[in-house]
Amino acid sequence: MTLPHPTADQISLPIVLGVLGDPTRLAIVRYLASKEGVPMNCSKFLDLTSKTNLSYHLAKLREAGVTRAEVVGTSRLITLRRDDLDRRFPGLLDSVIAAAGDDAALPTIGGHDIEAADA
Amino acid sequence: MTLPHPTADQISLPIVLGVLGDPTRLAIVRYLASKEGVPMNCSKFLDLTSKTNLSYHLAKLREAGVTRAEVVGTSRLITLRRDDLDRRFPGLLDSVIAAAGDDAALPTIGGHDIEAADA
DNA sequence: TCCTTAGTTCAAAAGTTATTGAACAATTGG
DNA sequence: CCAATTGTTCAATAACTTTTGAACTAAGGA
Repeated sequence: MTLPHPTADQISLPIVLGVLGDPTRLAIVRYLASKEGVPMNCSKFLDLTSKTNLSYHLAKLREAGVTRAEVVGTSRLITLRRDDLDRRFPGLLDSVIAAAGDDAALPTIGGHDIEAADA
Repeated sequence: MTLPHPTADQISLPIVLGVLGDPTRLAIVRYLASKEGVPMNCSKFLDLTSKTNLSYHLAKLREAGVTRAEVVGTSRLITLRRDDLDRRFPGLLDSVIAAAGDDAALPTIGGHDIEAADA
């Protein structure tokens, strides 16, 4: 029941950049980064789009090596692959997240601001 | 005869990431970065693809705000918009270029290595 | 067991991006 | 003026990506 993930050295720069070049996926990554260490299940992202489409975007992120998904019961716990991405592309994730943090045009999660979500 | 460029604050993160998520365009950006300050004309990139397709990719880079194209006679002199990109997305361009520098899968320009090209 | 929750898969449709070739425009040099 | 050089535009096609809904699986609780 383990989902397919690329190994760290299979992660490709153009693929990662392409995958991040989508507002929905960028919003997911930004949110994961804002809650780093806390694994999220997919339902957290349901205000972004439909369940089916979310499944598609989360698969893209996972297949690109940006996120890791662990199957736990009926949930998938999603985390950012920060360690692997930092090793492979130093500084990239941080600069993307910092830039995304300022971007009012990106969709947000949780109804309000990313900073304001949850306790 | 000035070509359309976005202003610095019109440059959008997802659009820049999407535009960089293409091996041909990433190769162009990497090459421009390796020759920073030296304006290139389009013909430098002709080993990557056809003239028509190159025109298309260079337009994408320009419209995203990644490059600037200045019309000089019958040439366009292409430069990286490093200052604007750094202001807008600090560290992003550097980390992308550094990561692209290690990437043997990206096409190269000049017949051999980027480091080895020209004098 | 039956129902609910969480998420996937599949196939179709819609939309977007990339690639091509032929024709075009502008500048420069003879 | 004529030709060459440098690059663009246009329309067609090919190739991908995104979105959708209906049907599905797998786990957990009553």
